Amino acid sequence: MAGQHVFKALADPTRRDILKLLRAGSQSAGDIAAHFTITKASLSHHFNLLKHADLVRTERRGQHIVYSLNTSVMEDAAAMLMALLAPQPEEISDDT
Amino acid sequence: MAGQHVFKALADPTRRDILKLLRAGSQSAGDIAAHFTITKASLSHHFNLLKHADLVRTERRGQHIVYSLNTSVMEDAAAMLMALLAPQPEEISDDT
DNA sequence: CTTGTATTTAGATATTTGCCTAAATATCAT
DNA sequence: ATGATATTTAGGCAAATATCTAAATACAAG
Repeated sequence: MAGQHVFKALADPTRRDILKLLRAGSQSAGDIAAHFTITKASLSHHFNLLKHADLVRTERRGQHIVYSLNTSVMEDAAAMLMALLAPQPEEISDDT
Repeated sequence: MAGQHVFKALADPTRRDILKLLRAGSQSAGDIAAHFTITKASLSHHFNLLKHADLVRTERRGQHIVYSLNTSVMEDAAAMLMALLAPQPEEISDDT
């Protein structure tokens, strides 16, 4: 599970900031955009990567699209990091 | 602490594989290189990023340079991930 | 069904990244 | 010092990434 996409997604500061925002609760794309200076189009691109990594989920609510954290994947990622430093348990395969 | 450099460093599969190798114990650049198909020059570049992120430490031993894991920074990174999903404790500042 | 608001997609550009080859540096052994 | 081995640095190129503007899509409201 998890893997390359998650780490790539986490590598960008803007995307980590988006995740931080979502800790406080779900927000629409527009609400999130209000916190950044880059265009909504650029943010939409970041949303896509986060979705691809399954770090966030979306739900349409009228004209808005509401983003929310997928905490389990974040937990998995943290676990993978910890696994990365345990004396090889049994060759964990992180789909490179 | 930790921050941007760590996440960037972890974003690459080759670098994560290097870290996995080092779980088993310190190894020289050459020993590590034996596990990869890319050139030693390319690996050296990856070593640099890992060092910059403080994920690995180096020690010269004769003509060899021995790399070892800096586990505390990995732990910090995992902790930052977990922090990323806790309901904002008090606005953690991850030097973007 | 036309207009307005929210969001995404498309296409272009600049920067960054990962890889290579060739050359440089460092240490060891003679 | 000379030559051999280990590693890094420099320079260049192709692919990936982050950003933008402009256009397209989705929904809601008249």
